[in-house]
Amino acid sequence: MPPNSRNKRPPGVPRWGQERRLEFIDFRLRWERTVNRRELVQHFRISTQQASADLSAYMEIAPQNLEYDKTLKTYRATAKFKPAIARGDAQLFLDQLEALSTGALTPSAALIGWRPPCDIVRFPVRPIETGTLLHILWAIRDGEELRVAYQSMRRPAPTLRWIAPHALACDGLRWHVRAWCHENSDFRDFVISRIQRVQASRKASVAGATDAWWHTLVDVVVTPRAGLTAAQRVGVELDFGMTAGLLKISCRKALAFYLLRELRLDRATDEAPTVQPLELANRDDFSDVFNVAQKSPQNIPVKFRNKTGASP
Amino acid sequence: MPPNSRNKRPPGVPRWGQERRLEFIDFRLRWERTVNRRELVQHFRISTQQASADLSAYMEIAPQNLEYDKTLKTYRATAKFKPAIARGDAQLFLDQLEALSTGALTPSAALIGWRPPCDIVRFPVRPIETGTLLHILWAIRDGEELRVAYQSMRRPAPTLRWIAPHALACDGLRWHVRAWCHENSDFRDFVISRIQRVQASRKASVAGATDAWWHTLVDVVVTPRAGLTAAQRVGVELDFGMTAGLLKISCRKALAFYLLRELRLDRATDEAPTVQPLELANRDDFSDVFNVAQKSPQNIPVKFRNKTGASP
DNA sequence: GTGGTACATCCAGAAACTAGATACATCAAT
DNA sequence: ATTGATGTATCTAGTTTCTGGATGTACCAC
Repeated sequence: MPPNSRNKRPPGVPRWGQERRLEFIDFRLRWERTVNRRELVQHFRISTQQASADLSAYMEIAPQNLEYDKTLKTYRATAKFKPAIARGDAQLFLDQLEALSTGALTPSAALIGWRPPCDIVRFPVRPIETGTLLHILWAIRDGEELRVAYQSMRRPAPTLRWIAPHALACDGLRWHVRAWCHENSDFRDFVISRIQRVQASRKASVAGATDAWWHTLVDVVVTPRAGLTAAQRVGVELDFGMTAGLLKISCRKALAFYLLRELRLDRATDEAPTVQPLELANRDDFSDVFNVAQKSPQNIPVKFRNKTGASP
Repeated sequence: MPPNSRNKRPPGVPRWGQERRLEFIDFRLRWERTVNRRELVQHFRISTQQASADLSAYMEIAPQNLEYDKTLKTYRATAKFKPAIARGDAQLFLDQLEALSTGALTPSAALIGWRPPCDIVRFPVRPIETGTLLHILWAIRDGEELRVAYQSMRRPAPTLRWIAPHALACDGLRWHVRAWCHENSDFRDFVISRIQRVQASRKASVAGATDAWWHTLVDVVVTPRAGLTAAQRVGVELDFGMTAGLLKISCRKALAFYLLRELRLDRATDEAPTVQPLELANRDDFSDVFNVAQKSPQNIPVKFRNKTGASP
């Protein structure tokens, strides 16, 4: 008869709600240099008393982080402010900013208060149907395969096929689902927004573990291109964080083509080195990748011309 | 002596914490079809009693949404589940997934429980210094200009200049700050990761409102390219959500070049229509955009050759 | 000065939450 | 078939958190 310890909550740790409020204070101090009691009251819909208490609690944790400015009637981060709840760098802030601009995140769920004028260039794509994504997720989780109507680029109307999804991937522009295709008897990527309907599902007959290209990692090695001035080389090396004039990016073989496309290394260029400053050092490692990309039904087929001119 | 009503919290609305927990239940039911009491206990560090109470509360709000499966020992979404707290579509889920993969979001802050195998191709860039971004944000908010050491692509070492930032922008690959440049006496974009240091600040002398290209909207009009088969045309039109064979994307003039670059319309192509299926219908509207992009110090200069062969 | 605002704090009471106990159903192992 | 483990619900008592109401202070604008 051990006392029923399953009902208890972990001791010592502050409550979840209070932790969120302290995090809020910390975040605002860091990014906006100020916090108000009023901001707490509005964001969390608590009373002013509670907000005062939270500010006191934060001051106990990190007394050197803030001071009350009686003139501005607000708390200000001091010069020696150090994030106390931490979590998050510039990228997190920008991600939240992006999510707020697109409406993916509501102001009540975000920590950002003041937002700078901001705009984001997005590749225009058909949006993904929520229902479609749900079916795909459940299929991956439960080991099912789906009968989908897929709008390929080759045909005017969608065609039906069975696919056995096992992973999601984003190529930088669109989200894909990696799946075994029963029509073609191979693993390939399907652009999720091109899936028009999910018609049926059944137990999957192919395991994702057998998708060799997905589980193989390859290195994409890029260097500054020949023909750049010394100064330009340095600029390129800094810009991409190269070491010794080389940048090695590890990448799933199944996704290598997308990475190369994003780097604009998917096709040979006849442009000046200043236009395309990068060069693929190990292009030979990717001949099969380019070959597959050419005939893949969901990619726009790519006519690849490499330096030696070998191309069908 | 009006009773002190400023201390009260808004009546009627549930507390913030409880709302978050109901949202959690709703989200999990929608995306994973199941919720456990245990998941609530672990995520919010509450007692099992409270978790039971929350599940009861959710059942009062949306009784037809869930039922307890005694065999699986879990709550399951019913067939007629309808999100009750709503907020969020497929894109939100994918955004959270991406944030989780990159570590921008911690599992304790996200609502996603089970994650599919997932990978994301990212353009390799130098990360942004948090301190740099902070200075830029504060400068925008407080109307200051900054003395920055900027690593341009043209020179091997960073150069100092005064800039007056007024907005942020993401071009799809990198984050920029839009600012008046005192060295060149014009508004232009600076890649934030290329800002090495912020040395000083002072009151800004140029207002962001005078940045004409930022505040001018232009339409980028794209069509399927000539040379595609009828079937391919349909595919392209569907893929980009075109209406009547046209897609009009409204865009700040200052960002138009990036959009065109993302669409790979920034340079004329000699490739087959299947490689680049899009065509810019109003290319003439962008001659000045391309001209500026050519000599902009922070972009890799672009040698633009348009259809009529006009190029310096 | 006077009034308004944003903060802090005290106290009593309400609401939320926890602790401990009991009960029930299911399943897996003995 | 019994037993134990697990996951759930619910009851009561007690604690913690939070609110409501009141009071006080500092600052600013008028």
